[in-house]
Amino acid sequence: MSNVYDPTAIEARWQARWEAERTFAAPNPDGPGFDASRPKYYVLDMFPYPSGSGLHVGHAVGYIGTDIVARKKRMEGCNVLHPMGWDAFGLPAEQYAIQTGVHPSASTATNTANFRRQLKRIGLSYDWSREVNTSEPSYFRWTQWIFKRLHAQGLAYQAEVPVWWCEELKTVLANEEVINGRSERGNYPCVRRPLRQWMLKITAYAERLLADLDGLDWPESIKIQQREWIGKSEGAEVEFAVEGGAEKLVVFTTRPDTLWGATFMVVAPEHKLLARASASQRAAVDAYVASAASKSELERTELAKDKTGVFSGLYAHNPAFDAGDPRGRIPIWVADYVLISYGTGAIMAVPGHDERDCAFARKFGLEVREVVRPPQGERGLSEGVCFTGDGTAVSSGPIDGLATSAAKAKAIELLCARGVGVARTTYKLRDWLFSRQRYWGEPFPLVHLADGSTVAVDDDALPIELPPMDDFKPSSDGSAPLARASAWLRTTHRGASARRDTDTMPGWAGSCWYWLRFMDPHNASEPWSKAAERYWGPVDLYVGGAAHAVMHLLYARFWHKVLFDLGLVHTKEPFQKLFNQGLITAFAYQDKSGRLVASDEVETRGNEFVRTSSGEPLEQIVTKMAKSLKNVVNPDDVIAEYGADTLRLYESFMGPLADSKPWNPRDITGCARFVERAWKLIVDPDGRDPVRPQFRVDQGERALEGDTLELERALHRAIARIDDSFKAFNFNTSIAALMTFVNEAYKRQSALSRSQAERFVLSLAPFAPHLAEELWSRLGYAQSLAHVAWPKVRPEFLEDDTVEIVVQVAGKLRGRVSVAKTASQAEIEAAARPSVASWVEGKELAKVVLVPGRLINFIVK
RNA sequence: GGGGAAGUGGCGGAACCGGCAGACGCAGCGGACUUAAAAUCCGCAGCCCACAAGGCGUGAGGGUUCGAGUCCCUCCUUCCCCA
Repeated sequence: MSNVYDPTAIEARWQARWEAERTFAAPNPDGPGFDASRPKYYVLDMFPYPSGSGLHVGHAVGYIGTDIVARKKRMEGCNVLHPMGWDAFGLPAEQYAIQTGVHPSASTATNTANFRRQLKRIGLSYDWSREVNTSEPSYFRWTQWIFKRLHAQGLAYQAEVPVWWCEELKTVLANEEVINGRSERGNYPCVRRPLRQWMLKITAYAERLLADLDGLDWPESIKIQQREWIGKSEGAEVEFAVEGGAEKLVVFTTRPDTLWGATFMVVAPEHKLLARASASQRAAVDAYVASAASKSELERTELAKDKTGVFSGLYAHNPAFDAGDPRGRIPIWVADYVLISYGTGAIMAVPGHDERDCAFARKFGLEVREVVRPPQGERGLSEGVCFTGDGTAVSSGPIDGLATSAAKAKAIELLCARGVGVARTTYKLRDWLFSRQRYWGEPFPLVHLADGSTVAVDDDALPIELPPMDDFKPSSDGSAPLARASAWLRTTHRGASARRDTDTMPGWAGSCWYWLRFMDPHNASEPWSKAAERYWGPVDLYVGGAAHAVMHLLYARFWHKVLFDLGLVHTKEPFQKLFNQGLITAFAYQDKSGRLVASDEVETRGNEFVRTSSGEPLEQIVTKMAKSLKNVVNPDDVIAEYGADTLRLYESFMGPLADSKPWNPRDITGCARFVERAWKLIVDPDGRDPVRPQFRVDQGERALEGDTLELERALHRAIARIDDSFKAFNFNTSIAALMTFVNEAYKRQSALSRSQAERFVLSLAPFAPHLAEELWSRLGYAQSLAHVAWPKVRPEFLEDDTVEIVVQVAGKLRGRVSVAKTASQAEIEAAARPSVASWVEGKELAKVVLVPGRLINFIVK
């Protein structure tokens, strides 16, 4: 047996053993080996989209974090569910197929194999028997099955919604494929055009999605973002009669108290009322509508931008005034700062008390009326300032003199009484556009019948698989590629001929329930068993990037709540605790023109960075790791050079898991040295025994005194710091504590006992598992340490007999004294005085502040 | 435009409830070992000042306090996300 530390051999050996012995397999309640006496712990990573470029060290940092948690929880006696899988449907694979001809299922298989290999090399303790892949029929069968339930609940419907259409490319484009109204590919003009799409009625769950956030152990920042996104606002819906027609213009306002100040109305360019625009304004309105169609919502709502708009020639009547009162006759304009998709697509404009209305009124010379007087000391309309806060109602007839909140209530009351308004709560959240005219996604489990109806297929017809195709391009008429799979398209439903729906679900679909499938991944008769869900749910810890703060987490919560209502899950929320890992950034290099230079073409000369080939000076910048920035670090390379344990330690040692932090290859050596030192603490590299003689079993334990007692204290301090680091996931302090212990142990090598060596190895295990397993086995244990009890901290070893007290005079550090832990204030004062005599001399002592165990402060005048 | 996070040595970071700022590591310097170098081991190390004494120090400015990296106000900068 060689006693030289050889990470390549050690890591391969332990990874093979873990796999062969199914060390991390988590039995379900009905499975063999299940121990009901242990508490459960479900720790989940946001599963990756298996991209062609593979995993980089930035992805790995979160996985290493959850692995550390999973491993410690196992040692603490929990049944740990720690699975991994693939979010494998999506646009990139399809785009790649269009470019290269490689079928998405083929590239997905290649990519997942590569990801799996990379993750295994890092030594992550996943239960690989639970691996799932959202693009496999055995998985998406159940995605379709759940969609059927949503459909049956009336939560899925079809609607005409505006989507980006590129005439040049003859295709529908996703939001992210359109930049400034032009296609990302080819830079062709795009317009928003209504197309029939599947929608999910997430708005029906808005209130619960908002309210249930309160009970979750999530970062406050994420909760804020979700609340913001849901955007609850309370106000009133008000009807305005339109002159010369029977239909009403309905608007929503959060400020019904300002109704008396509504001097005009604005409708969105898509509003159907515009069909009635007056003959004289017809041409202007049509031209305006056409130009608005090419703008994104961002451009349209940009506050800084100049407001644009056109008068429609129509007038409405403000219901605050009696019929015939000239103050109630107000013009209707069309402007693109009003969005058809938000609210009713029309607003009452109160230029005195709304910034955007004010800007619009000033530009087009419309009337501005003050109806809210600001509180004392604040500037209002009379000072030329648009006041949008709360104040007192004025020039508003029946609500004059009321404070804003009372004025709102009274205004709603009046509107209700007259039958022209009603109290109303609205949400910014909109229904979820759930269909794509693309190939690589879940087909809808729906068929269209000859009578024009659309029905769900029977459960036993699931899964609806994708037809094999070679050409995935969207069709020139905007229809999906599946519409060309004519054989696939024609089917029967309960004997009648039927036509399949040709849309596919969006990339988010598969990730809306995967944590449930992990609980029971091979169930062929249901998506998961009740027993499995009741045992494992909810996820105890969910870790992923803050990038998914809103979309994924909101969609996933929505599906979970629907499943809860159907009695399919027993918790209202899927993820009890959420944690966001920070971004790993990296150095990138730019030449004078700002062009990026790949890191491997750069060398360091003193403090300068130059291009190796030309010697041209370069600037070092720090940015996120991305292929396009040529600064991606592949974990395979780090493992090849240092081993997986060093990689894991460095990723953890860089800083708190939540922080964004720069990858610096120079720093890795510190962790590599630590691993080597830890090894040599237990193993004599020049010897022949598996461990140093002092750790042999027959050597017996030594008494806890002298250096051995000091080491005992050092060990307890280290383990206490490690335990503490799991609260905030700042494992950097764990590693520092382990390093400190090793440094202490080197100074007192001969005093280190076998028991201490064992506990050190166990405390190292979550962070550097291969090294720990190897040392554990050398210490004579045949079994893996994965389920061995985590060492306990005993408080009596955390304190010394004496404490060092800092002595301050007037808050400034002037000395320090060592006193017994049990010393009284008088004793400490007496001990401290001599060390600061010269500072206190001749001055009047005003006060003495004592912080027990820490400091004493003499306040002098 | 909206939202979020963060500013501490040359670098990554530490500092629990307001109590020794800079743990641990990198880079640096010195020593031991070595024919020599590397590796390893042991030390030193915030800045100013010739040293000491002392002073100054947590993005900037102000406040609260015996005492502020930490709490409160104003401002600046950087990063991330959404539309």
